[in-house]
Amino acid sequence: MVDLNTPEGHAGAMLRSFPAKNALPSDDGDIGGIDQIVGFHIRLAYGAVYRHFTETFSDLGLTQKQVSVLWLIDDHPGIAQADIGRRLQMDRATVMAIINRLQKRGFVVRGPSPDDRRRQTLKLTDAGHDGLIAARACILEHEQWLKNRFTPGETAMLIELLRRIHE
Amino acid sequence: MVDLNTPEGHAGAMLRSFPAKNALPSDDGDIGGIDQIVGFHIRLAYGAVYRHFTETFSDLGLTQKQVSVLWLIDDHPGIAQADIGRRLQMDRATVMAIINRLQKRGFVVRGPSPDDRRRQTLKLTDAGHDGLIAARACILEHEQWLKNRFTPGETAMLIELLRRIHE
DNA sequence: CGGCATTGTATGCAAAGCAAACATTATTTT
DNA sequence: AAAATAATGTTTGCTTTGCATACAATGCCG
Repeated sequence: MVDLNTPEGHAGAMLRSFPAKNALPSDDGDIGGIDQIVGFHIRLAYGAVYRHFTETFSDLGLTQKQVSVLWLIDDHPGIAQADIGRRLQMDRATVMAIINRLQKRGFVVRGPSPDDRRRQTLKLTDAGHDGLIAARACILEHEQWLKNRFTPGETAMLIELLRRIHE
Repeated sequence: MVDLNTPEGHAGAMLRSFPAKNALPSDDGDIGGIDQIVGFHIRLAYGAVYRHFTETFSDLGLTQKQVSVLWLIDDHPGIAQADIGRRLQMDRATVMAIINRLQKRGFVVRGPSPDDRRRQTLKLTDAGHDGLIAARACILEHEQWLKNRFTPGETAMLIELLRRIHE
């Protein structure tokens, strides 16, 4: 699903829109080559996405990670925490914290695993299912906001390039 | 600029390499359309970049934000916190926290502003300058790790697409 | 002058990430 | 079979970030 993380910050839009009076000493129009740095743009883009996500989901009170995890559990009932960590690239302790929050809200339940007593099976409750359904609508809206700036071809290209980074 | 976080594991590679015994109930090979979602890939990519950054910078003990801010102050000595917030898209309170940490480490100093008594001018100390120099080397290495997977044309394309998201 | 915006500041809280340590259970090696 | 490893969940603690809120001082504008 989607993601979520919390993050950080952004920089983009006002990079060169300074009022004259606040002009900086060495405001030569470039930020020291900072905008040739891919990592810089990834972070800003991530931050922008993060913020919009948070806004879109402020009513539901769900974070990116939480929605991601709900989605994953819905797709794979009985999945274990360790699997979630692997799929979403999160630490075991981090997954714990997220599951705990979701459990506290009554969205997921933990149960025993039939074949491996180390594992816990995770399932959505009815409330969790309802939450996810509501979340999916928000995700579509959020995704639309994001995709609006690209042609279908560009979207495919972007996904392909990003995939090379995380795969 | 750059980023950091620390890492974890990666998930990408093992998305479909589950041992038979741990096969998930509905492991149909796709993650519920999740990988058609741009936001999902941005977050995973961000996480991967963040982790690599943190690794690369573990010796220096600097975070993405901290390096970004150092860089910005070095480029614009006398810049104010509010300006940093605007450029890097961070809340004033968040900038405060970052500057406080940098100041505590003796990397930056606050001073009065000649023309606006509400503002504080920020400057790097010698230690801060040295830290930034060391950081720049790490950034190059980190950036190289990132760019290795792309041709120059792809890199330019990626930056262009990402820019549309945060600008 | 009076209202409004800007700036820095302080507090407090939530989410996430990580590390380190444990206990239990599985798996592999010897 | 016994011993060493690995996997899993769990807890605790600490850090960084993000944001809301509130306040005081200062600047700007009508």
